[in-house]
Amino acid sequence: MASMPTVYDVAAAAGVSTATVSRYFRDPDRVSPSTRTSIAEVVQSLGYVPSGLARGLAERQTGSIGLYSFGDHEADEYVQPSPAPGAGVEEIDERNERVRLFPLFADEVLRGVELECTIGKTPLTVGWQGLDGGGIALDDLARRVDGLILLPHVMSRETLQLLARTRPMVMVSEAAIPGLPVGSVTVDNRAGVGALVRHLIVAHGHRTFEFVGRPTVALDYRERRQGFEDALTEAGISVPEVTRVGDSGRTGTRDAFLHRLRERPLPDAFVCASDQTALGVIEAMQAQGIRVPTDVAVTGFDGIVAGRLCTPSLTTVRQPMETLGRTAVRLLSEQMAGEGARHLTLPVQLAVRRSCGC
Amino acid sequence: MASMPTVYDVAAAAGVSTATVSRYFRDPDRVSPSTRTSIAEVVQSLGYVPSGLARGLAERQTGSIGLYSFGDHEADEYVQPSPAPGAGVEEIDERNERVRLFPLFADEVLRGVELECTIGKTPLTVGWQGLDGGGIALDDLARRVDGLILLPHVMSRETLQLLARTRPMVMVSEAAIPGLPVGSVTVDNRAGVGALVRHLIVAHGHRTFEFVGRPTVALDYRERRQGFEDALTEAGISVPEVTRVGDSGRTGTRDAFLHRLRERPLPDAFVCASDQTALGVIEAMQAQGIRVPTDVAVTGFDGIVAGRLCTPSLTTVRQPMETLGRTAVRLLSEQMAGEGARHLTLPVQLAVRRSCGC
DNA sequence: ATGAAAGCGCTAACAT
DNA sequence: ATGTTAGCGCTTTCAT
Repeated sequence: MASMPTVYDVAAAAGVSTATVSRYFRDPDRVSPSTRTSIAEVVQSLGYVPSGLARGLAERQTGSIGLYSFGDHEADEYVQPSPAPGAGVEEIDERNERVRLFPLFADEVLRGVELECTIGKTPLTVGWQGLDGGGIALDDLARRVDGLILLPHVMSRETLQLLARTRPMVMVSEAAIPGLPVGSVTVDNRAGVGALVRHLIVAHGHRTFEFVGRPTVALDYRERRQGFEDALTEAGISVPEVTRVGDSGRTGTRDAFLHRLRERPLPDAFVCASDQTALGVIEAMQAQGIRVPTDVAVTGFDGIVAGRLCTPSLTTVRQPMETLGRTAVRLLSEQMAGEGARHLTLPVQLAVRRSCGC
Repeated sequence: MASMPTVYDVAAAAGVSTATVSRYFRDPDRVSPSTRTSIAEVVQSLGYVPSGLARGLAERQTGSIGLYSFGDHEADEYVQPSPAPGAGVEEIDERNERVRLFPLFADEVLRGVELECTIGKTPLTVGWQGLDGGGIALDDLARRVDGLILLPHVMSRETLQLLARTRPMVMVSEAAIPGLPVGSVTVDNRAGVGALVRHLIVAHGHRTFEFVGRPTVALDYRERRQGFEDALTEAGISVPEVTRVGDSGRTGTRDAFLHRLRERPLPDAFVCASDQTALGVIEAMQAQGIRVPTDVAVTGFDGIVAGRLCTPSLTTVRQPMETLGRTAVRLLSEQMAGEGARHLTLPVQLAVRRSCGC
């Protein structure tokens, strides 16, 4: 690359000062038509593009907002099947492929963020935290942007506190942190699971349930489990132990679940904390010859696309993921405009498909 | 927001020089343990985060790469259905919903780019060009990054030329531009359509075909059409006129197509230039009571998710979209490392589903 | 309408 | 191990 020309180069070549070149880009009307054209020529011939870095430094802002997401894509199940190079055009039958886990929650939220950024003409800087310590650090992203949207993450409260002091932030699907001026958008997890459980009871007459998930301190897990317990209690059904599963997505779930299957008889329904967990559960049972939903119902939570592509399709609670993203951007804009941090809870929908027996 | 503390503030409070503070962040080992802790304390209490802008300016690079994409999301069909706030948990039946156009080509490519960025620990700055002149300008994105990946766009050759002089760029699904040091990744469009047409001939015995698309100068359109014509010629079938459709995605296609339906009898098969076009065609025909694939076969090109969710599911040529994105990042990295611009063509797969009659 | 010059916050020689 | 200081490329008063 030819080393980048600067304002000085342009100014010199055009026989004007750097101030005039700067004006040419920021407010052309303040430059006389004749100098305007001569600067334009120089810009073309030099291939000059103003440095966003220097501009931002002088303006004291980057002009970009940040999204901190997670990159959970090592496993095959996240990767799009791709043909080997060289051969002709291979014919494939997707019914024999494993359902790919894309797009997931984070991808749909990103979509919403993207939408608002397009409208607001704001470039978005995305940083992904890898599972294994890969990806970039939150700080690294934070210093590049004027405001941050955080997807649920394991991150220290100190880091959060440090960053929240100097820049607007909005969390998606995380509980508001008392004392920190950080906005948040969540969904009504409890109501969602409640509606789901009532559907299983009322429409299918189920009486025995098991909640399956990876116990964490995360808001969504806690609330969904609470919704499960409340709904059962309300129906006069006793609350069973949680069936714990591993954390590495579908595979981990499947292995942990095979163990569970050997221990106790099946309930009427497995209510899973997420769609990904439910997909693992279904896979584990199909591997054992147990039929879903004939032998047992299985439900999820989230509304990811894979839940529609799998067999049987997954009855679940659908979050307005895209709206979560859009709302996060709006709340962030408010905060960047000096308004206070707000906390919003969005409604969910019950998506009745096959895995519940419907 | 408390106005941001700077290195000077930290240095002063810790009783050291700014150079030491800088070293503390960039190479802690070069700072003695005792000063290290005292700096750490000051950083915490001040809430100091280094400015990426100033750092980048001094280092002469942003440390981020850019993706210029398109934001084609005004229409309903791109938006995730979302519940009205306030009500309880609404129950939905997705079979009555229109298939949402997400994720599309650009989203899958983004996914691939994302994957490589996570591995490379590189933040990604994305800019979207809106359809109606919304979104951000390519220049705006360009000045913020060290290298650019371009999705297919309408953009002036001058802009491209200007930018390509000073920074590495890679185009996805666009023809290499002679004389410009811009890398590119494409897929084998001709082979893909060829395989598709042969499938229709061999497996289904079809003899009359029509190519449906929006004629443009874009590489993908030209190559796909060429593949269509070559395959027919090879089979001794005469090549018909192209059926032209509008440009606004599914809706535009449908309207243009209704017009077509009134004019001539149906062929055995409509070979569409893209999945989105095919979805519009199917919708138009279903609106007329024409059955797919019973009355006529319809095929697409791309392999977007909506093609699997629609009824009948869409027989199509699947591009390795994620791999396109990953490859683009790799080529860009090469160029940023000083290597030359390369041009790669990736293979495609034939995804046989229902809409061809299988 | 244009110019001169002082920052913006950090890094990286070069010194000590 | 730490400090001094000259940039990095742009914006923006304040003059003219």
